[in-house]
Amino acid sequence: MALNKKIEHRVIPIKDFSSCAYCSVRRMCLPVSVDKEEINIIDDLVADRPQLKKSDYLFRSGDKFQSLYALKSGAIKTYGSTRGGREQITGFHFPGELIGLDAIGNNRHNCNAVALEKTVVCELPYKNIENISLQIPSIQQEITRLMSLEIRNDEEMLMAIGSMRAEQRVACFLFSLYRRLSLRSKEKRTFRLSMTREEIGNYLGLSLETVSRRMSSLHEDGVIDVENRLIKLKDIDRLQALCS
Amino acid sequence: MALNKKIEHRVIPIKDFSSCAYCSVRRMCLPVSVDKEEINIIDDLVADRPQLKKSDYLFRSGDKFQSLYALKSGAIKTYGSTRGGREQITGFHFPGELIGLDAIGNNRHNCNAVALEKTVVCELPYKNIENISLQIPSIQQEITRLMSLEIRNDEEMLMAIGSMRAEQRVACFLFSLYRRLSLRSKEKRTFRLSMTREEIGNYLGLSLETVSRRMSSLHEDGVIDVENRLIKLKDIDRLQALCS
DNA sequence: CGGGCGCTTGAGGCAGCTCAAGTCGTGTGG
DNA sequence: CCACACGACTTGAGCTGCCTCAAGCGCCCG
Repeated sequence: MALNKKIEHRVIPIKDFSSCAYCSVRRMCLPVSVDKEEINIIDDLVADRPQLKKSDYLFRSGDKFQSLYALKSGAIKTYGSTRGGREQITGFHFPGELIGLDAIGNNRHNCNAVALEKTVVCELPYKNIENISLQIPSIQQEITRLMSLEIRNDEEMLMAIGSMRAEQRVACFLFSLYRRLSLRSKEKRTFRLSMTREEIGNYLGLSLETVSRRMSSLHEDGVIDVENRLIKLKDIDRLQALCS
Repeated sequence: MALNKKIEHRVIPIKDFSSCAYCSVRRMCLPVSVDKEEINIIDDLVADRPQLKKSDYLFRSGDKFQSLYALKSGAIKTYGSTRGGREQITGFHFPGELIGLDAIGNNRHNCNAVALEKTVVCELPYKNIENISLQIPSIQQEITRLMSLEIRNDEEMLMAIGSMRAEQRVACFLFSLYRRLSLRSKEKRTFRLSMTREEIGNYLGLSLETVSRRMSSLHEDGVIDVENRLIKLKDIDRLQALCS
């Protein structure tokens, strides 16, 4: 404990590098025009930047809705429980993405959010957002835009899952990760999966064995390299073609 | 034509019964507190109330996004096209529901919306909504709430489709119709499907034959009565139980 | 009244599930 | 730092639920 304290003191910088101004995903998170004035306003929005370990919960289904969360680093999965007790994953979330939008409607979280690895999020109390929206309409517009995009995403996912064969689903999933992980910096043809085969299968409506088999066959076909959780996309065009 | 004109003249009332004040789905559509003042404001939001025949398009994928549409009567399906050219239905929409929310994000419609039967919608130009939101924050909150609910709906659907067997999906679909059609007035245990078996199958990720078979077996089990498109729910508890 | 579309029902095949066994990688405790 | 143990993953074999193909019925609309 004493040691921890010491380290904490050492790493707290003069400038607060946790501030939005230094955030690497700033452009994606709430990308209002980025002048210094507004960055400070957004910084004021942020109540806290909790650090989560793997398996820590950000919130649970049924919790009162208080805040949206912007993912700064790491990865989060959200899942609900069917009445049958089965756990169903509804989404994976990566840096720059906003979590909790589906809770605004009834003031209560409808899903559980849990960290898949060491993760930092920015907590944005919804009260603050509402207040500031009144002053800066562009913030509200941005929230609206993000929600709209989420609807679109979910609907694309719906289209995909209902009608695609297993290989297509897996290809689609990998391509989606590629697109989203590439947004925040340079193109990322190589990345580490933060979720298990079982979680992917759960999300895609496949068994973990089928996920494994289809990844193996994509490997054999030279579309990707797979080494445990490390994925390298070798032929992105072909991968994308498989998604249609 | 002459006849039509004559009838039109006859049915136009002194009071405008098409106004929101007389709308049967008013409570659901944009349910801000319903004093006379605000009803008039919402009425001003509405640019037009086009009547669609079966198979008429409300908008097409790629169209510039101008307006949201509130469904007054009838039924609408929305669908997208996969790159493979297949048509994939993303949703069915009923009176009181708002269509077009997924287009706000990129100012362009991402799906086609087509009437399944004679349908009346209220056209709400988004510019108007944005302007009025600045004066009446509750309108903006309401839009946000509706979007959030749509996200939640889509995610529930995702959970359903990925992991459910055919019979569960069909049961779930019928139960969803039951809930949504019952919202606007009294409970509706009997209703007419406005879509074909093929459209249901497309939406649920099943073949039309499987939809037909599973509806037959729900019939045999005494859960529902099926007579062509007329559905009567005989054992709602059991139907709901099948959804879990 | 006739034609066509929507629907039902049957038969056969295959994709993906389940069950099972074995390997590998990772994290933990000695 | 090493060894062990468990969880994650791969691969195989057999089974089953859903799809496809096909035929026939019936309702609705022209």
